[in-house]
Amino acid sequence: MNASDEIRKRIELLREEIESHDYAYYIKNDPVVTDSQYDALMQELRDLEAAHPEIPSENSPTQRVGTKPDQAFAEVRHAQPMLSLNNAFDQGEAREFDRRTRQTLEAESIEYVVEPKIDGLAVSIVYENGQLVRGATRGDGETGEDVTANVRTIRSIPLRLRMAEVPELLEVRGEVYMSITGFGKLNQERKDADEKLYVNPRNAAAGSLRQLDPKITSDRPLDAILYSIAQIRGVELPSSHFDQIQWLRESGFRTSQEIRRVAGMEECLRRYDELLNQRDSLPYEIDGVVYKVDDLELQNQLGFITRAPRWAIAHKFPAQEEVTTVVDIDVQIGRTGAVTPVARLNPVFVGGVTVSNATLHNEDEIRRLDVRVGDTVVVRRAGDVIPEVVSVQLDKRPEESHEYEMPERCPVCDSAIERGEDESVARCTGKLICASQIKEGIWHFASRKALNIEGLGKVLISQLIDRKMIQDASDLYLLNVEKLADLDRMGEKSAQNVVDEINKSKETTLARFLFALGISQVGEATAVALAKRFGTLEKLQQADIEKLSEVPDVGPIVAASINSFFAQEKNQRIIEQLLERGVLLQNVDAETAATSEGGEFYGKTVVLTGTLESMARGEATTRLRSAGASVTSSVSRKTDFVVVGSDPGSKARKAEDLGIKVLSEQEFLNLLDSG
DNA sequence: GATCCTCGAGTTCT
DNA sequence: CTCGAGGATC
Repeated sequence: MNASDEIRKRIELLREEIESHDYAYYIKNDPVVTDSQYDALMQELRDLEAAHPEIPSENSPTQRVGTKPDQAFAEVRHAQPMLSLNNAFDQGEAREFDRRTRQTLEAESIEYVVEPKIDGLAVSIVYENGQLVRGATRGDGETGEDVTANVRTIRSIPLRLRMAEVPELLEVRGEVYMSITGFGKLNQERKDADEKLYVNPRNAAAGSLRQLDPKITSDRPLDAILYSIAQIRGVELPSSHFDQIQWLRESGFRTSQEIRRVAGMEECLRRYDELLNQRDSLPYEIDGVVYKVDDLELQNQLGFITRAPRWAIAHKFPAQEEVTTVVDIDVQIGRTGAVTPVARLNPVFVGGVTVSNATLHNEDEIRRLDVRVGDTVVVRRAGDVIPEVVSVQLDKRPEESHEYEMPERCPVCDSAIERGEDESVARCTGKLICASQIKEGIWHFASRKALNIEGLGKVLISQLIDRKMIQDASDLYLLNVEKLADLDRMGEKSAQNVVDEINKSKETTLARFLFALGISQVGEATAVALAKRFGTLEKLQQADIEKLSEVPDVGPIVAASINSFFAQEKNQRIIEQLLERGVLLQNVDAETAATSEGGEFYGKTVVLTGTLESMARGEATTRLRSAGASVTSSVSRKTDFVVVGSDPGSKARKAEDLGIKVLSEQEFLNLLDSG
């Protein structure tokens, strides 16, 4: 044996020893050597590798931090799509999932695997012949980003597989996350360095994994827990999910300590309660618990609905609630005069964002909660999005509080505020003079589904009204660059853009125009129906209540509202001016034109949910309508198709419950094209 | 008259 | 997305 062979052997020995120490330290949490002993081994290996560059060192423990990639992350197409999970928000929904599953499988009881749902980022890691070759983010599920260099820096992810039988190909999936203590330390460092703080561990983990420089990622306290095997070649795997996780653990991967195999849904729910109670003592954040059918053969039988497996469900923890105080209660006046009370809160961090406002909807809601200025309240984000006040902590109420009273006069225009007998909303009666109603009305006029004037936002409209540069929507068409450039935060360039956009909006459809006018009770759908029925503005204006009621979905109340709108002199004048100043209506809308019969969507009712990759929701709606479909917003028995994009809402499950045909984006596009 | 289905309107934060 | 309410249907 020559010297070089001896060095090779020594290097290999050192690598294996370091790998086994890494395993003991990062995965078992049971180090067998001291830090300084470990450092000594590492130093010796580094020295030897440096002295013998001819010996390949790829995937050596010294090579966790590679070099910076020259450019942003490349796209990676997943061999198997990375699915999302359907959610259950309460026990009833979880039991319903179990019932469906048992029904499909014709089984009395099902074995499930229960595991915590870590709030991190899903990743895919690929090993070829035992060597880590790629790490990728989930992305949209089909295509993710190549983050190999950064994944390599995570110490609990092995660079080489240490097992007796090495598979030719192995793709594992799991969650990359930042521990709560790691997150705390990182933010402390950032605070000391005067850098921007991360708002939560999830964002910190995402930010760290998407660093262009792996050196930075390497310093971040990232960790990973693996929870599934997506592909394997060359090794026979056990036939249950739980046993596969055991196999992963034995193969040197970090898996969840909390994972359990249980019999039946009631056991799942018991485990859910346990984890909910332990939630705050776990080292990482979890937002729920996942139930998976254990037997892989049964999983196969169950299959998938578009982007989610039918054999698993995420049972979410209740929305996080936080306590804060009510600084004030204001009211907002909407375009219809609706008076909406809003609680101004001491900013509070809840469910991942800082919340400082929460709507109180209406007077009844305030009475129900009995919210008062100065109160201590519990706040949460309903459906994880819109903040709401859940309850008031009466024991913390200051002594001198008094019940909230709705203002009797509009804070903007001082007109009386009135509330109809059986109505839940109160309204400002200053329809013609209220600056807030006028501003909101113009904003509606310019909004995307109306005349779509980009760049004409609330701030700009507010200035235009306050400076009396415009009185109503028709005056927009008298604006020019010189006038606009005078305003705050407006240069010549942006002024020109706004003018261009305003000019562009002149050419529009009758349906959009009707919607833009803001006739009470006439929204997008009714506007389309009216345009279709009457064809021209003149005919619509001349129609009496009886004629109007012939339109589908228009009854006496809506008809009266339309009739009275056109009867008002002010509205007549605005319409006249709009037309004089260049607004041009295509009388037969592309959106409403009847189309070739016989396409797949002709005469069908379609609902869209989630985000489509290939087109905006509005475009999908237009294309469906021109294919003769009616596009609605809620799923019912009358719905024919539900098109499911990524991150779908509750509609996807409702469709499944009602047994309605669900289309993936691809299926949807195919059907559109074939029509 | 009850029930189901849709539409309209309003809302938060990044 | 959710609530409330108007319209359609039985």
